[in-house]
Amino acid sequence: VLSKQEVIELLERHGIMATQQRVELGRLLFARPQHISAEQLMESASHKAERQISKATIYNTLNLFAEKGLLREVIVDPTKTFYDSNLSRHGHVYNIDSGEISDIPMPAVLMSDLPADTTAVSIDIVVRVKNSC
Amino acid sequence: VLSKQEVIELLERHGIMATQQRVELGRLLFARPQHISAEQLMESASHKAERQISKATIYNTLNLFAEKGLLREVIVDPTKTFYDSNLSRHGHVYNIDSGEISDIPMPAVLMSDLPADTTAVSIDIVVRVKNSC
DNA sequence: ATTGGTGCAAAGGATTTGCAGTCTA
DNA sequence: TAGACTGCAAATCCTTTGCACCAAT
Repeated sequence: VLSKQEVIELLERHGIMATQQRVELGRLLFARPQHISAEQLMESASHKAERQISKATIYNTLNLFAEKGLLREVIVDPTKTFYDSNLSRHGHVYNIDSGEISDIPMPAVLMSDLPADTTAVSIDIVVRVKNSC
Repeated sequence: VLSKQEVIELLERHGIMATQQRVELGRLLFARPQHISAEQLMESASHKAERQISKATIYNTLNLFAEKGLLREVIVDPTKTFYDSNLSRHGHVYNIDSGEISDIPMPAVLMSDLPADTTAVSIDIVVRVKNSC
C-alpha cells in the first residue's frame, strides 16, 4: 500500500494535480494490481476513504488516470468498464458467469497488418470463459 | 447478396424460426462480411427493408443470431456493441477516432493458462489505433 | 388453440454533463 | 483572485423488459 506522499509524487510525475480525492482513490487503486469497476471503486471508497467521494468524481478520476497512463481500461463486458492497475503486458480472461477477470500472459502478436497512417494505442487479448457445466 | 430462400435455409439450419423480419435483417447482415452496430442496422433496415422493423426486434434478432452462432459480438467500444458477420478466425483493429473496425489475421494464441473448470467461449484480439497526427 | 414473434413505450443501468460551491496555486 | 476540481442531480444513451397484438403450426 502506497503512502499519500508516494501517490502524490506518482500523480505529479504523470502531470496530474494531486487533489485529496485523487490521492485517496489512488491509494485504493494502486495498493495492488487489480481489475476494478467504477461501481466497485465507489463501494470501496465509501468504506475506506476519509471523506466521501461523489460518483462523478469517481468517473472523472478513472477517466483521467486512464488517459494519463496510470490505469488501463479493460473492455470485456459491454455493460461495464473495468480498470486495471497492472500496466504490464498481459491479456485477460473474463468469466462471463462470475464476472471475474484474471490475467494471462500475452503472446507476441504480429503488428504487421495495421492500417498505415494510424498508430496503435493498445493491444488487448480477451478470452471469455464460462464455468464448465 | 443472399436470396430470401437462402437466408431462410441458413436460419433453419441454425435452429432459428425464419420470420419475415429475421429474413430481412439476415439479408442485410449476411450480404457481405461486415461490422455493424444495432444503430447502423436500424438505419439500414429503415431504408432497405420492405416493412419497418422495430428497435426491440433489431436487438432481439442481433442477440439471437449471436447466440445461435450466426454473428459474433465484437466488444471494442464500451458504449456500443458491434456484430461481425465474418465468422472466420481473425482479430480486429478499432480506430478510436473514426469508429471504423477492420480485420487483422489472428496469430496462434496459446491457451495453456486458462483457469481449470472453465471452458473458453471466445478469443478476441483488439488493437485500438488512432490516426497519426 | 397454442406457442412464439413483433411493436411500442417505458424502464433500467452505466456514464456524462451543467452548474454552483470549494479548493489550490 | 483565477483556474481547476468536486458534488449533486438531472440528462443521455444504449439496451432490455412488459405487455398487448399478430403469425404460424
